Amino acid sequence: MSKNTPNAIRGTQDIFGPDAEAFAYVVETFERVRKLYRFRRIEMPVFEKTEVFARSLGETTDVVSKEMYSFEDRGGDSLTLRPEFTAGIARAFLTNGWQQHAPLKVGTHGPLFRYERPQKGRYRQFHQIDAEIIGAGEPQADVELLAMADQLLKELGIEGVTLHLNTLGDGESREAWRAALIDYFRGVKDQLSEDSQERLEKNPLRILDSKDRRDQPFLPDAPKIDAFLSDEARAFFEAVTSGLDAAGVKWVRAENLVRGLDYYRHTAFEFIPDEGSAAADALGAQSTVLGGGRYDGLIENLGGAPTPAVGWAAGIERLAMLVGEKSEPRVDVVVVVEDDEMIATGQAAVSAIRGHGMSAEFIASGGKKKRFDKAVKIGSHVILAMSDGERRLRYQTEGGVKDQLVSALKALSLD
RNA sequence: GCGAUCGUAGCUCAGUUGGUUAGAGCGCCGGUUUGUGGUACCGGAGGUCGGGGGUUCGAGACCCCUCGAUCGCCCCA
Repeated sequence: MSKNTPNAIRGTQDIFGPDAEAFAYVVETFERVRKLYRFRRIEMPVFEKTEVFARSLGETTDVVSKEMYSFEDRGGDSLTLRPEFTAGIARAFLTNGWQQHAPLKVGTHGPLFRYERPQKGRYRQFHQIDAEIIGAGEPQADVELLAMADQLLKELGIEGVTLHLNTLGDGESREAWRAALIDYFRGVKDQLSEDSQERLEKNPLRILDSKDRRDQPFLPDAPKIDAFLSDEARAFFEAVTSGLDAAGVKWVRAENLVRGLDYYRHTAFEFIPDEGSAAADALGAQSTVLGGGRYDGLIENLGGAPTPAVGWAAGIERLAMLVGEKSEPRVDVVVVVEDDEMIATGQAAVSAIRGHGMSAEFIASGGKKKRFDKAVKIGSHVILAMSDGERRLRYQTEGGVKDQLVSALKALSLD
C-alpha cells in the first residue's frame, strides 16, 4: 500500500465476502420476521439535533457524556450522529404526527455511531436492527416484542442464547430502589472498587452487574427491586412473564439486570449467551446480543403527551458472529470465450442468460488457455465454453439451470 | 479514558545474539504441459519492513513518539 493512501477511520469496518453475506443474512431474516409480526418499515435520518439524544438518554449517561459524535453544522446547530435508534424514532413519532397510527409497530436497521474503544463485537460505526411498539402500555406489547426477538434468533439458527428478564418498576419504584441502593452502597463505599465508587454517584444500578471481585461480596445483600415494586408494577411484570410462558418464550429472571439509558421503565431485558457456550466464545466480552425494554417516560420527555412504548435493538455484527460463515451463492452459468472471434457472441449469451433471471459470469480476458481454468475455479452450475467457432456445454450438474439456459439461448437464436 | 499484545509483499507468515542486493507458501500475470478440465513445470510483476524521530560504523530487528489492529477494563447492541 502506498504511503499516501489514507486509512480507514478507527472502529469502522469494510465488510466483504462471507462476513458480508452473514451480515446480509441477518438483515434479510430480520425483514422476514418483521413482516410476520406486522412491524412497519421505517427509514430514519442518521443524524438529529443533539438534544434529541441528550434529553432522551440522560445527560450523565456515558453514551451522551463521552461517546457521541457531535458537531456544529454550517448553520450553527449542534447535531449528533445517532448513537441509537429509539430517541430518533420517538422524535419522529411526535414531529410527524404518527400518534394517529398508535399503537404503532415499526422496525428499521442501519448504522449507529459511538466514540468508543473498538474491540471484539464493538465498533465506532456499528449496525443494529431495531423494533419498537409506541403507544401500547399493555404487557402484551412486551410479550409480542420479545416473542419476535426470540423467533428472530431461532430463525437465524442461533443457539445458546437466553432471555434475561427484569423489571425496573415504574418511575416511583425505580427511584425508591435507586435511593435504597445508594444508601446501602454508601455504607461500604471505601471497600468498593474505584469504578463502583464512581458509579455510586452517577449510576448506582450499574454496581449490581459489576465484574470486580471487590464488589462481589456486597451484591447478594443489596436491596432488591422486588421490595420496591408497586402493586401495579408487580402485576405488570407478572403479566409479561406469564405471557412469555404462554408464547413459549424461555426466559430467566435476572434481578441484577439494569439498562444503561435513563429512559427505561418496567421491563428490561437482554439476550445473553449461556456461560461456556459457543456463542459466548464467539462474542467475547461484548455479550449482549439483543437488548431493550420499556420506555414509558421518553415521549413525554421530548415534549409529547405521556405515551407508553417498548422496544429493542440488536447488533448486526454480533448476530453475524453467531450466525457463522455464510458462503456467497454459486453462479448459475459461466460463459468462457476461448476464441476472441467469438467475444461478441459470448457477450450476447451472457446478456440473454441474465435477462432470463440466471446469474452469469463472463470470462474473455487473459491467456486463452487459462480462461477455462478460471471458469472451473469459480464453481458454477454450468459452464458454457466458446472456442474454435463452436459452443460447448459442460458441468451439467443441474437440469433446471440447463433447461433455462437452453431456452435463454434459443430466444437469442444462438442454438 | 485505562491496560496488554501486535503491525514485514494482495493474503498467511519466516527473517539467527543488529551486519552484504529482505525470503517462502498462496494469490496474481505470462509461457509450456494437460485437453471433459480446478494438473505439473518454468518465468514474471509486487515489500524498504505502519509512519516519524533517535541510538549505532551499521536497524526490519534496540529506544521514544505517533497511527492502526487485536483482546480486556469501562460502557453497551
